[in-house]
Amino acid sequence: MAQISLTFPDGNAREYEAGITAAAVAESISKSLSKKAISATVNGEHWDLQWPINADASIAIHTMQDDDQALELIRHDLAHVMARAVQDIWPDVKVTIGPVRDNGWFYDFDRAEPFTPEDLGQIEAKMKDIINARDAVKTEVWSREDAIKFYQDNNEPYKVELVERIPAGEDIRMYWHGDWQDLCRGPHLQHTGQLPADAFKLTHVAGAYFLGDSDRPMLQRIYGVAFKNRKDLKAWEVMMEEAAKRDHRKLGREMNLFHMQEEAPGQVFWHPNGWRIYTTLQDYMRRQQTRDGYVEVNTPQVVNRKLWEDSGHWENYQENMFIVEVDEDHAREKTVNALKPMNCPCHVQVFNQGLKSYRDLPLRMAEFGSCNRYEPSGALHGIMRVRGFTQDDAHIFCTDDQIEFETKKFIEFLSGIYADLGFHNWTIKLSTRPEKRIGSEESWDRVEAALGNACRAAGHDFEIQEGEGAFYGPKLEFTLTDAIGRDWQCGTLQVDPNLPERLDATYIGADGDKHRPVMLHRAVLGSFERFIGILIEEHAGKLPFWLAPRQVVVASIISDADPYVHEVVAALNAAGVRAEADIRNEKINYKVREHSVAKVPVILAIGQKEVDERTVTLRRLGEKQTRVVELDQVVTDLAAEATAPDLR
RNA sequence: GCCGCAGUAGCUCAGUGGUAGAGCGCACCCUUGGUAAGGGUGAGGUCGGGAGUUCAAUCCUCCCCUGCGGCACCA
Repeated sequence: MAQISLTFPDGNAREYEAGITAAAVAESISKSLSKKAISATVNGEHWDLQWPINADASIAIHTMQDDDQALELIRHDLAHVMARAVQDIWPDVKVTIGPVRDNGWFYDFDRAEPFTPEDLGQIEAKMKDIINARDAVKTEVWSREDAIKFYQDNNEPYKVELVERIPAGEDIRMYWHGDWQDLCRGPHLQHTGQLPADAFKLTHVAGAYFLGDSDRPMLQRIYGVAFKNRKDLKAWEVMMEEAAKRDHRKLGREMNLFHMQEEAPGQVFWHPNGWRIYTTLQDYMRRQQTRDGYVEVNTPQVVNRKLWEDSGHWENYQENMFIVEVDEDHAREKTVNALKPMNCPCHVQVFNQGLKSYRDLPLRMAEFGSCNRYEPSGALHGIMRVRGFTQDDAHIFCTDDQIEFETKKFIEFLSGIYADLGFHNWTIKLSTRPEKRIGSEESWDRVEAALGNACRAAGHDFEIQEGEGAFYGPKLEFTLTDAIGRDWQCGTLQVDPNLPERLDATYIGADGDKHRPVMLHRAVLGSFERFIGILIEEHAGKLPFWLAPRQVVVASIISDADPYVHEVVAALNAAGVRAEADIRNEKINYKVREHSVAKVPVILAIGQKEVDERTVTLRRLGEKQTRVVELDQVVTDLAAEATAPDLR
């Protein structure tokens, strides 16, 4: 037998016989390590303890101390244990795939009857039995023919298809957890007893298409979460409760911001409180745009299909547009219009009015563009995914040579806005040429380089998403991370030479000839509706003072204080602070609780003492302590705080 | 759009084959109280919409709408 040399993390190397398993290596080090071992890393690859090592390599043996590997294995093995439990209980159920995902895993099953919540409890109990049985995990590499035959014989048609899809040259690995068999890449634990029986939970059942293909029948997906120990599972549960508390649909109702109703699905009825957030944000964005050299326009909602045919949207998105047919007098056919699903074709119409010179470029044309899209019913979600929304949209008409500078300028613009709005943690992704595309390789090379250079020049790293660009040009996506770690793609910049071509936009160059401009579609917030949803969830409803719809409540303690309460409110209002009086016949405890629940950032309490001394007692949301402040002082301070960040 | 679940007072929810209940909120009265719910009285419902079964439907069946959790989609 040939000898191989394995190098350990501490730099020491030892000789072994070729073909030794990682488990045997662990055993050679110590009995206790061999018991505790869960997997290995061999030449950077996560390695099953049962797999042989045939050549010189670096090796590290993992135990449950190694979080990354431990969580991966726990979740992955639990996916198999769950599938086994399901087939133990219902032998007719067909298994498909079950990958690790997020904080757990899912597994898709084909079963005629739906799984119920009671079923989940039963499956969990069975899983615990399997864990307690400490069943050994075994693996073998099989030939494609044997694997296909095996699954055909066992009436597992999905597995047959999965085996057929494994690329040539890749091992086809069969795994057993006890007697139960599954196709799997591995690696896995040594035995089911290494799984934590008290740190996992089946969370919910949902439909899912096999391999994500909506043309195929729907399977039933069971989701689970798992951690190393019970404490981490509890922490996850607390985190889920926290996320539920931040839900913008719940807070929107509690703070009286907006509502939705079935006569207008996917559209928002903004209440005074919510609309105050909206207009405050829009006013801020308008000031920013104006400062950054944009001109603002406004374009029609109902536009004849001809324009959408010319732009190409009719062909691709007809199904997703609201169609408005009008029966004009004596017309043989109805006139067919569509509510605009986007603003760009209309912006080109504005651009096309009058001759444009190269001296007009770059032309930055902005619109708070109200759009309507007939989104699939299942896609709707609160105010985050709606059918009627307003984009902070703009199109920059420019020459090829101006793309890089305009992109850099835009990134700096966006960066300042995100900072003002309290988002400091965001990333850029650059999506490059897809397989199906138009335009020359040279022009793709040039534009992709321009976007990359612009990011660097603006001082930002970016990640490349290979092949994810539009068919006509590359794009940048700006994704921000919120207070509880969720990512939201908001900003975008998309290079588009196609639409100016289709809609025949031209400018006269320095050479006196007509030229084609390029359009940069760009947005910072995305849509006001969605962004406000994100803001609500980011702050758990406790919006920064300048954005808070209700900023101050001045609450009386005794009714003799009422005149002074009104005076305080008037002084604050005059200084640009949104303040209101609460002189109801209620105790101060009651008022404090009510306004705290409603997330009013500042409560000013007024009793006899304040009236006599011309002060207020100020209490901030979430703080227990109060402090007494002179009236003039509180007006000055709160007025400063109420000023938008760009005006301070 | 697909799979599953749900829809009862403004909100959160209980309930029944014989046309409904709680808490909070709301209105009125008492209370003038010093920082997260003072007390009393009262109003408020086509039980999501339509059809069917039944002597009788909020309850059972079917269809539709809307919402929720995913999947698919997101110009």
